[in-house]
Amino acid sequence: MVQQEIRRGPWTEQEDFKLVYFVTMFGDRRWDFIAKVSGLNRTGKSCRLRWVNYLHPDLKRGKLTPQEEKLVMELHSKWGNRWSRIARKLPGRTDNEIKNYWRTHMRKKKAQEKKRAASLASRVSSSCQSSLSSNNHVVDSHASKEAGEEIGEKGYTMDDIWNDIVESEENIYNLQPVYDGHSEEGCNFSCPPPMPSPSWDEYNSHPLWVMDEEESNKMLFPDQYFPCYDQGNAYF
DNA sequence: AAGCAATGCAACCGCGCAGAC
DNA sequence: CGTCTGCGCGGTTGCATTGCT
Repeated sequence: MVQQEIRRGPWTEQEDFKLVYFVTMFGDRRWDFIAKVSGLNRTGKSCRLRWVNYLHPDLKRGKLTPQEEKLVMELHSKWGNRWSRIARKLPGRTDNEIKNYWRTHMRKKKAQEKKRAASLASRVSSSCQSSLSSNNHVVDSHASKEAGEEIGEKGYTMDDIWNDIVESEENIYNLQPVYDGHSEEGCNFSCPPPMPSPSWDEYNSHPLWVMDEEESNKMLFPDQYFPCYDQGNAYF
């Protein structure tokens, strides 16, 4: 078989949808396996990252609250750049998010210090100038864009995707995921409760969920395609 | 209105660790 | 005990968006 080229770069809604589906089916552990069977042509690493940092249902969206910011400060002073460790103390926040926040924070701080130093120097050099400049004001209030609330131009949010899945509960297709919600120590959120796999018809009609016949057969009859999949139960 | 700089954030990379064999 | 494989972590990059001149 010809090895398909590994996809990189931004994820599409369809890829997200697929990933959510397969993680719901197999759990958020075997990333290489999920990467393979989902036909995403992504690495397991990439799948994991996308799930952990963006698709996980327990993730909070938007800016850190002042309380969270304070906690990050405290924990960072205690632990340094142990982002994952810090993230565990902030439910719904990821290490990546906190890391990005910290970088931004440090950048602002540095800019602030630079300004301060510059204004100090100018005051020293021109002692006659007594005007106390208000340069110290930090430009830190950004008209906050709704961080990550919307995916793509159509504004199809992850919540929408999850709603789609949850709504399809009525059409329970009798696959029981073996995965029962791992929540390892060291993960700041737990895996969502096993969701009933939606019927294929449900997805077939969904514009995001279009794939070729073989792929759809794989999903409907996984035991025929994946030796590790036995009567609706995956074993590894 | 246009161009440029700053900012925010998703995604990738490389390394190290742990478990399986 | 050494090797291999998969995963997690921290650092970094690149791009899109926003703000400023």
